[in-house]
Amino acid sequence: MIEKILINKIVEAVSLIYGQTIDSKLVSVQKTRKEFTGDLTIVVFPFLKISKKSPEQTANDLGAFLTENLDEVTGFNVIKGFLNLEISLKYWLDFFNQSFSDTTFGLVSEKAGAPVVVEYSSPNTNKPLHLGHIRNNLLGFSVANLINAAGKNAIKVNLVNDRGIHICKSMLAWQKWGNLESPESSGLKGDHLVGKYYVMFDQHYKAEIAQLVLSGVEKERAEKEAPLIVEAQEMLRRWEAGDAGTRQLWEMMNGWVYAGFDETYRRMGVDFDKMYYESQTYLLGRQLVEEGLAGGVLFKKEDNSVWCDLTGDGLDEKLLLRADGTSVYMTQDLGTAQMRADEFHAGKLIYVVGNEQNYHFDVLKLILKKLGKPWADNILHLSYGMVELPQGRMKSREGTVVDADDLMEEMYNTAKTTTETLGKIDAFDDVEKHNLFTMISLGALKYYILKVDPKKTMLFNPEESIDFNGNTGPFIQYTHARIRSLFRKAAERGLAVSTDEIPQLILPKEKDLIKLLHDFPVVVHEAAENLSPAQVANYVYDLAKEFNQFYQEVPVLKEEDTAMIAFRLSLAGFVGSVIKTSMKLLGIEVPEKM
RNA sequence: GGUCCAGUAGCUCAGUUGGAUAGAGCAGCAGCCUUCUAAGCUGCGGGUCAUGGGUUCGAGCCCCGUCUGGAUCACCA
Repeated sequence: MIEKILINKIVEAVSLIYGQTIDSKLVSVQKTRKEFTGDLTIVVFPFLKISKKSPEQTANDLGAFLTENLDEVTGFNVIKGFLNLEISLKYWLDFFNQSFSDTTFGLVSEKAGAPVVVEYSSPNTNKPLHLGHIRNNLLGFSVANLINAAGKNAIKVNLVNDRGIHICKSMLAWQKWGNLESPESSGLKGDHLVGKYYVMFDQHYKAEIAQLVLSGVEKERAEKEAPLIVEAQEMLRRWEAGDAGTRQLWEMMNGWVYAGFDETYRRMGVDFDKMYYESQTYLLGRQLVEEGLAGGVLFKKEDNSVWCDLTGDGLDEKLLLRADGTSVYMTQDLGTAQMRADEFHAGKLIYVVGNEQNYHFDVLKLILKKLGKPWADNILHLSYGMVELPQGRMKSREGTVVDADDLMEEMYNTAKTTTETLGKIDAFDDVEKHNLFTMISLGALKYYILKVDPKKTMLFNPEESIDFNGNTGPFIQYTHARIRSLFRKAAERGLAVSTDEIPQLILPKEKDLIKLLHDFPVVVHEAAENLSPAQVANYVYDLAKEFNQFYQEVPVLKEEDTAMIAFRLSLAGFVGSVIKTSMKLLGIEVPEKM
């Protein structure tokens, strides 16, 4: 890695020339900006106090030293305090030769260290997945890929919220008004069917409240006493008591939902190594609470409810067990965290959860610390921003929720129309066409969402998301297809990729590409470190754009010199391979032809 | 009200240990296909980096204040 070599040499140079040892962190190596000559630039301002010379003089001293003592540095120029270094062509070409045919370039294959548990998706079983879940799923899946790529073992887990009052609402509504409707009888996807009854419950419930308010009952009281909600609560009690009929209904309806979720996950291309169900974990955590109580970390109020006092940390008191002994969300999360720490001996526990739950995770970590869990610091909340629509937040009440299945279907149709209009794949059979439309539509959707920094609130503009030009997934897929096309043509003409004869001189565009490819391993590493697929997305876009410029102005197969053809072909192949790897990390497939 | 997060071109976004004249895409305008896939490429216009101070040789980035927007502060999850 040339950057490391330069940093070490600069430290050495400062020591030899100015007689002082400096921290290598003072040395910043960055890419030389396009308008100047050189490949890499070192900023010398930090050394001025030591050199006691002008920026220009200092830069000249160091530049001369590097040129003298490093084969990789063939020349330099100085502008103000910036030392622009020219790196030898040999260095770039050696790198190229070593890596161009390596299809795992940028990936760390040997696993090291403790595994990393990534929880994502975490749906409720009372309604279908929507746009917000899509961001969650894509982020979780891609982050797990990045962690694997960086040499750690990622374990993908999903904690399904399959119990609680909200589930009972759908169950009750189905019981009352469902007429035994099933996915089979209605043709509705299971999760959508159950979601329909959840909405239905809400409508009837609201009507009841309105009725009560009309008859003179206060609104607050009406909300608590409406027959439907009382009945739902009663159902939850029966569920917790293990009532056979209730459990049977619950299992049947959840089964419908799971079948629906499975289909959505499969279509989206995400998966899990392990599923957890809240119905099995909601009782966990009580033992931790007991221990905390015994250890004096938690306290009990007169009504027997158990709390954690966080006022010393600037937060409030947090309830952990209700007066009747039942547990809350936090109690369960304490338990599942312990379980995962034990089960996987995880080095990190990552939770992909929206930033609306920041407070929850602050509290979770704090309580675990108070309970004396040293691994509490391993908990990492990947707190991603909300997805908004042009008209603002999604609101189920106003029917502006974008359904995941509908969205993927619309994208598919758009991809189909656009592709057919362009008319490049008339020779494809139906299966090939279907695969391509799927690839393009998902590529567009996934890239659109993943290119934005996870932490930021993002805007989902339906019109923009189906645009396949510019900074989009299909643009990158297209670039890959172009490269593959070059290879097909080359094969037809009997041309081979070979680097037996590496040119002594390459074009600036070619060098730009090689330099960009050289960055890839660092990009993957940093993206994994920052849990940010967006960094890979932005990189691969730059790479595709750079390649298209090269493709436009430099002949590959039309070149006369056969050695040059071979070189350019292998360069294109390298780019294609890195595009494919990058996209794979994002969970996006790339086509051979489009 | 307390806490936290955000504010960069008309719109969507990059800009990650502070470095040179702040970059892309979309939208607009003007060009490039009998020649390797035009889902592409080239050019033009477009900025008080919300705002006022501060630290620094140097600030979109760090610190403080203000304004605007959002999230959260449940015996919901």
